[in-house]
Amino acid sequence: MQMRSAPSYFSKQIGFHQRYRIDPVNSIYRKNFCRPKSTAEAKVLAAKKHSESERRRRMRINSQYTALRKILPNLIKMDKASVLAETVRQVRELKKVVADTEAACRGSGSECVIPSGVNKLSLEKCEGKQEGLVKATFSCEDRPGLILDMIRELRSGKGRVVRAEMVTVGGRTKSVLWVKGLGAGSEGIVCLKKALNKVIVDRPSII
Amino acid sequence: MQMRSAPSYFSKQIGFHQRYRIDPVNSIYRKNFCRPKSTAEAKVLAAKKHSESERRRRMRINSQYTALRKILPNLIKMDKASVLAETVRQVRELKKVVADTEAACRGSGSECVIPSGVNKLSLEKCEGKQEGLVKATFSCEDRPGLILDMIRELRSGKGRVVRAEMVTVGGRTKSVLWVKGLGAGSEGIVCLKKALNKVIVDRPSII
DNA sequence: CTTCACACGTGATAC
DNA sequence: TGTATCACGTGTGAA
Repeated sequence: MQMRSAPSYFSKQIGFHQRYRIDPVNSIYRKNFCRPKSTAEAKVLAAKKHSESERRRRMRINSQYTALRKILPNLIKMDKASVLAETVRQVRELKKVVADTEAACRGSGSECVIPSGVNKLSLEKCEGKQEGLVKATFSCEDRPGLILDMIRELRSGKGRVVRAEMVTVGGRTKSVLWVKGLGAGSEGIVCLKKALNKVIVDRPSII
Repeated sequence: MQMRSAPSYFSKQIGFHQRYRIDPVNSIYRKNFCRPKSTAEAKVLAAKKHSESERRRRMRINSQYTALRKILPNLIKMDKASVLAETVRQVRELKKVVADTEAACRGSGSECVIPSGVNKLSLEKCEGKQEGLVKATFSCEDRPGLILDMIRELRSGKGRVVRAEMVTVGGRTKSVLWVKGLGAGSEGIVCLKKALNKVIVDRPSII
């Protein structure tokens, strides 16, 4: 009849029997060592505790509803179901806006645009007169100490950063570093790649 | 002006009595003009309708919960309160992402050229829709720890850097920072200016 | 009077 | 064991 997550009905019956079955050992123990402060009294006490706990739970949930009502624009109906429905709608919309922006910026030719939603690292030799100039691009989760880690790793190698661009948006960071002095061979680049990979830690993206 | 069906109850017991008490006037009326399907019967019918309506409402709300559980990544706890709390958090974050994205895109023309030979610091409010976006530009001697000092000073204020460009040439550095969240007044900007000035002048060059 | 939305207390149940 | 969450039916006021 109803679509429930079905913790099965027959187990209800079992619960019932278990609750009222007689456990002789336990009964004797209680008679002798516990103050049988009338069962009724104990029950009403437990009930009171239970109902108060439930009230706290309701308050916790409801406070989140009021938070949602505050931060969501264009709320017409304020009842719970409508608030949740509108929340779902706006979350989907916001995600789409972010994704579209990222996509649009990616093809725009500008070097440092919007951080990617997934962790990335790429290195590229710059052609032309700039001998030994390498461009390193990476996106990752922002965190306190990210730049410090980056600096430490960069110092461990032999290149030097002559230019840098960073964009941080919503906890994601994209950086572009131009590095000189890595040497002629590929050894320096491999080293730099390893170093930067250490900086990027794998955390799940929000988007 | 409307007819209240009953004054408020003082306890469940009263409610129970109220259900089965006899109201002579009402009884006579019903006997004569209504189908005399006993009051009790009518009430149990109404109760059933009520409870089913309530179940539909619960289902409506719960279906939105399952929707939220699906579209929200990084959900650790799945209970209602946690889902709502995480929803609030992520909605706030997404809104910030969208706002910062616009700010970062605005500053995506390359601003950073060659560091000046003398120490400089200038702050500038960005016009347009980007309320509270401030561009900070400064040149100074490069040194080990410059960025660390900068980060420390930036953390002491309340703004957040959404975009940064740095160029280092021959021991001189030029940086451009786009900062959001400084507040409406000039207080935040003054604070930022003081902080960055410390970075520029405080430390004597190591070399 | 009906409908709707909400809060409440309670029993079942999961850990 | 106690301590959570959850669904349920009900009382109640507002539209």
